[in-house]
Amino acid sequence: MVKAPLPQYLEILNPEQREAVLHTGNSETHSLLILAGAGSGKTRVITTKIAYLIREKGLDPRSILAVTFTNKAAREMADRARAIEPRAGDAMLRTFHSFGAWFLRRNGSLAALPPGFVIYDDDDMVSLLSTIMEGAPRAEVKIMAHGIARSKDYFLSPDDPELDLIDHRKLFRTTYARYEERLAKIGNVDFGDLIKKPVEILRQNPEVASRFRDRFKVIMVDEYQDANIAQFELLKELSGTGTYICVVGDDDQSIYRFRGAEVRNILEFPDRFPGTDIIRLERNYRSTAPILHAAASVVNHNEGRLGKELRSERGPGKKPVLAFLPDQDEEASFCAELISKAVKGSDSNTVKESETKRKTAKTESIENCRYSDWAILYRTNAQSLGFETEFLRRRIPYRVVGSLKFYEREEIKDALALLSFLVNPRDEVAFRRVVNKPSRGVGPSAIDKITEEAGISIIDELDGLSSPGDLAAASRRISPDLSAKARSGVAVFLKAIDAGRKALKETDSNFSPDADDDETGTVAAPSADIPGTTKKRPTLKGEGLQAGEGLSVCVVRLAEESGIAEHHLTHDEIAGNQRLNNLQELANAASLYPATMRGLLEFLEHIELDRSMEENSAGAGEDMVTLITLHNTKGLEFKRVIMTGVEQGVFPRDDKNGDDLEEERRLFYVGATRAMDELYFCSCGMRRMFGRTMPMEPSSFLREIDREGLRIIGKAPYGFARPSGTDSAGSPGKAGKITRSSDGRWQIGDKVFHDDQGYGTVAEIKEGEDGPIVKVHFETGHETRFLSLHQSSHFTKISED
DNA sequence: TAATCGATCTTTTTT
DNA sequence: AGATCGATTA
Repeated sequence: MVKAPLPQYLEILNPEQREAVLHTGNSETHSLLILAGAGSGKTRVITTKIAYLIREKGLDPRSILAVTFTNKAAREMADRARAIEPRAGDAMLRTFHSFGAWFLRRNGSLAALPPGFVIYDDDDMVSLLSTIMEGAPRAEVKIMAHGIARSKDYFLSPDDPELDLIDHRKLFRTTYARYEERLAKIGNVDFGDLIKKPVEILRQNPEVASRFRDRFKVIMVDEYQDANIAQFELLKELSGTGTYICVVGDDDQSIYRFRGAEVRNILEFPDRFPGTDIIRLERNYRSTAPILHAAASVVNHNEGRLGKELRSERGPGKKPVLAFLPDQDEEASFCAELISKAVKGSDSNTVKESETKRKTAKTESIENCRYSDWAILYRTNAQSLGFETEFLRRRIPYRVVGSLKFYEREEIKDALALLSFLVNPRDEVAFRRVVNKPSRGVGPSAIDKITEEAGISIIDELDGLSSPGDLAAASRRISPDLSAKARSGVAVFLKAIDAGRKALKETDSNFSPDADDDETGTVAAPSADIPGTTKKRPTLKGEGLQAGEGLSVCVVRLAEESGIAEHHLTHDEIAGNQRLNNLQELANAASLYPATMRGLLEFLEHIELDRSMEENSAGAGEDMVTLITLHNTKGLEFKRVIMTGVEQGVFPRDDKNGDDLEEERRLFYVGATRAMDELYFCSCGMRRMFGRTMPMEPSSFLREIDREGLRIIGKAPYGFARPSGTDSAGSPGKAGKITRSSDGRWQIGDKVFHDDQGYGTVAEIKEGEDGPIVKVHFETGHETRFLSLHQSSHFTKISED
């Protein structure tokens, strides 16, 4: 029926992409599942579809809701959609969590939330829990916090029978229940609540649900494989009979199971939303064929996939390189060397400090190599350190993505706690954090008296109190009963809070709950300087903090009156810290918000929901190498990628098996498919971990790639350079449980001695391709594994079991 | 009550 | 190696 030539923005799509964009459903079908392999242009499809719906189908932009998982993705989606169709700016494009927060700001009263609720992060969660689990070791509290977070991801309340699946202990259930009570009394929410509570509100209030169903005619979800159960429920509640739902995802890129992501969401989508059409995007425009081949070889070892075959549109290219290196220091210098050679070799004539103008690329490979073409990928954040020092030494410019240190700094968290308490005087977590900072004589006993006066620990006796839970009010009431020291300390704290409040304009204390708004839905915080990114910190003029515009006044007043500013001023000089400067940066960031209660709330919410300091003025355009965790690379691409630490125990971690191992494989797949032109793997023979140097074996994933698919450099460990094709027959299943090694040397229970590690016991024996692999538990708690055939000499047998 | 020293673990991955 | 927890001392 489409006779007229398509507009250009549709013309450039390939047939599958176009089909996905033009699909709008009919009376039978009103949902679409797009299975989009890595690099297949899925963002283009989503953004084009948004534009198409508005432009060609005449849809009101405000009736479109598109959710993603990261702020970066949300911003990119908004930018690209707007570029095609400006009106897309009025569509609601947000992360799931930011949508949840938006929803609760308006409808939170239906879940008994006060209008000024603040969002607790994982640390706050732990703090609150530790007041509930008094005396419990921190590790125990963290486990509990994790369990509660997971429960909310799975949409499980404390009284749900299925809670046993998360943690079957009675203690867990009761602790979760008490946590919820305390959180409710405080009047704040945690991350999980941002999804769970909206679902509950929608279920209990049909009129609200129908309002939302009327508003959003089209709902799209990006990276759907990362959705958890609660998010699925939210999607269901938001969609009525007339809602068109389009989800996009790739089951092979599901890497957040540990956080509650449920791959079944995407696998079972067609069943849950009957009348679903499925479109596959399998043309990869990003990587050369050999790169895709290596990536696919690994992920093909997984079971339980929808199945999908990526084809490279780019054709042949360089084989991925597998480099064997002695240790992590050599690894770092190998990477540094590789990068500098490539960069220096390319632009010997234009080595200017400023932005190297990209000459129009005639010859692809060597000609145009810049630092920013390169990315170093690693499994854990801790691994970035070695590269940072090496790059610093060699003057290689780099940026570390995602180590969100700024907001985790003590002084910043303190300042934020003061701000939170200002918003909500029932915020016990914030109160405990800062009431005695810097130390001014308010100890545990004083704090206990205050919380007791506020009625916090007594669940049912709030009635007699004028302002239940209000810790500021309680402090004032109980003040005479405190020791002189504590009394004056509390007074200072209260004075600081008061000063902070006075810095806010009186005007708007109203947060009209149900004003279903005229505001734009797109994530749009003030987007100037974000703290932590400023290259050269402005040296503070004179002494102390400088208040600027808007909300910064409030931040500065709080820091000054509380004594935190002065404390850091003196401490910075002694310890050579930057803490006062950091506080200044926080104040600078705050200056973008109005000095009102509402502005303060927005500021706090923005910080809670988007801590990434990425994609802003500093760093984005500069020519630097990217250092990044594998998880953080999702959605990104680089010309040249080095995947480091590809060793058993690091990647995959050695406590991984079954489903967890499959997730690690998908992570490998994600990492490898980031590369456009060149891909490198580094595997070290030894690695320093918690201070000790440990022998390492190459990652099992590397064996899952056929020998011809890789170019190996460096000294391969014995047994790695096997003849090709050996691994397919006995693939992963062969390693069964045995008690004695096939060479007869070792038996489970044998006592051994190792020169470095001391005494240990043989705990496990497996048959690998290179003979028996023996796992030893040492008395120190460490464990190691070694190849019986080649490494037995390091272990002396003490006794046979 | 606060600060300091030593011992004892620890380490995923993140909205 | 670094953080964190606990006990000891000022």
